[in-house]
Amino acid sequence: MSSRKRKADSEDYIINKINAINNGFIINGSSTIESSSSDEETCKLPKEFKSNVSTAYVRVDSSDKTLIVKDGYQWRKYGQKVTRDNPSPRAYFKCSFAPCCPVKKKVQRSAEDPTIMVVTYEGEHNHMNPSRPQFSISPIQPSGSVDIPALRPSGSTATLDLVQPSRGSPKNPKILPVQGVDQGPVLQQILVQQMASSLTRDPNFTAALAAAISGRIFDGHTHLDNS
DNA sequence: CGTTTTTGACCCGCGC
DNA sequence: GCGCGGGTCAAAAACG
Repeated sequence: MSSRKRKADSEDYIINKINAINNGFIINGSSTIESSSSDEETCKLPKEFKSNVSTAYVRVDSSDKTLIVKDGYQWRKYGQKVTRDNPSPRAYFKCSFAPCCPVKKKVQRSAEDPTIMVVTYEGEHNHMNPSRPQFSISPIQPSGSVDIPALRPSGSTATLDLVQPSRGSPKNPKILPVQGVDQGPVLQQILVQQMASSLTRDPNFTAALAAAISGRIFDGHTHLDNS
């Protein structure tokens, strides 16, 4: 019982790191979107098919043993498990900002590249960012959120097509997405640049971006953000 | 005091 | 049908 440490420290730590390092993340948006039923997902159990899985790769320091990745949202950790494919523990988060946000987040360090954190987002937020409304690129102060996604227009098939859904990959233990990150300097640079800019401007924006890419943020059905 | 984190156990699904 | 693995929930403790 000595590992009791709030995220406060790690949080700042990570942020520091990320800010210092080049954030190299790739987002893989697999939209399994449905058709249109965005008027009741306020508090219902997502039994239907609404699992937009987006995977983001965040570059952090290997010293960051914390599985906490701030993206502008408030997450509550509800579990942690160690999988066979990865020696590193996988942390499960749920959105704590909204009373019933179906969004879930899985954070796990890369098996071979401890410097890369794999963040898998499932679902969309029913609420907007805690600090930022929807898309608003404002020169706010860097609250400290960071990470996120790199927009991946269709065309670059270079290296980010790894993402494997949690429950669906029977066997594919040797997939190493992270490697692609390092191997794609050019593409990475561009992405990083864009992201860096976005991040610099407004970290939350990235979150929105992620959501947007994931499928599409609630454009017009977001009502329940304030209090 | 309230909220969140932590750890263990339980449950479910899939594979063989 | 059983086993393995993954995912989630729950209770307790700690922190702000």
